[in-house]
Amino acid sequence: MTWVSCVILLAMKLICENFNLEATLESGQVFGFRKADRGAYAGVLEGSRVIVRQRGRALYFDSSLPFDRSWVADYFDLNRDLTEIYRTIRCEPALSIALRKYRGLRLIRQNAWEALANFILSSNNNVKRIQGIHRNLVRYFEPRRKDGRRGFPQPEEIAKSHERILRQLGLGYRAPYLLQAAKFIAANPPSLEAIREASYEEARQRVLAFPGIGPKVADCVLLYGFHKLEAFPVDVWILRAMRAMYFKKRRVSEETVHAFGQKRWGQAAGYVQQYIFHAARTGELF
DNA sequence: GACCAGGCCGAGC
DNA sequence: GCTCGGCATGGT
Repeated sequence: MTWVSCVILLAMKLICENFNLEATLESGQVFGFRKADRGAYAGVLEGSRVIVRQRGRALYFDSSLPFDRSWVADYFDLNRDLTEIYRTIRCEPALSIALRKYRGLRLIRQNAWEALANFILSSNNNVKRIQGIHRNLVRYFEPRRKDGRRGFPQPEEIAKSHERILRQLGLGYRAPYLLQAAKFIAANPPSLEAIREASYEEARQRVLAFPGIGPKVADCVLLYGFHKLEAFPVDVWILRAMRAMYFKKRRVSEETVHAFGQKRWGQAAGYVQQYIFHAARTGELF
């Protein structure tokens, strides 16, 4: 690692409508960004250090390696017209608070492997700890690279590691799950593209085949890693919120809520879920 | 010092 | 098919 590789060299400015960087990065969909000075966020994308900040309609994207403007816009899903999704949410009185508060929250198109790995780590865990484990993985594997690449370890790197190491990095009982997923993908690189090209249902079956991935994590992987917007992850927050809003606080299963969300919101389900989740977790709904 | 967290797995009915 | 205990660990 050279000193120069740590320095941000390239600056980009994008003008974007209807975008809320803070809500997007702090809504629990991505774990690799940390808050920096003056409302900026620092992270690593495609092996490059990046610093992102928003001033009104302007999105400033600084990086150590060059990026296409279209890649950045695509990453933040800036080309999507949110009008239709907002119309869907606006019909729901219970969700109007979330929409008003977090207008401009968008679903990021994350690296598929990183999303899969991070959501294996997420089970029975909290956002702060997931961020901590993510950071531990980066700090452990980064210095062991010869190419100076930054960021989250590739499947091959973890595959060559050991469960004992992963446990030391704080993964706990999730260590063997991540190790097995890494080994499988390292040995079958096209498997991720096969998931991307498959329908939601088929992709879900493929993701569910990984150890440590159940229905909830599978939906997170499909939504955040493969941008399949009909996915509707049901975690404890979504379950509580949906019970209160649509089931008169009755006891209902995750499966029932999952089917309800997908039927009610269709291709907008993933987006609606993100607004509910963020609002519920920040105490805006109740 | 409980309780909780973007749950999943395997055992026992 | 369903229920339930166990699983690591740090934050609150």
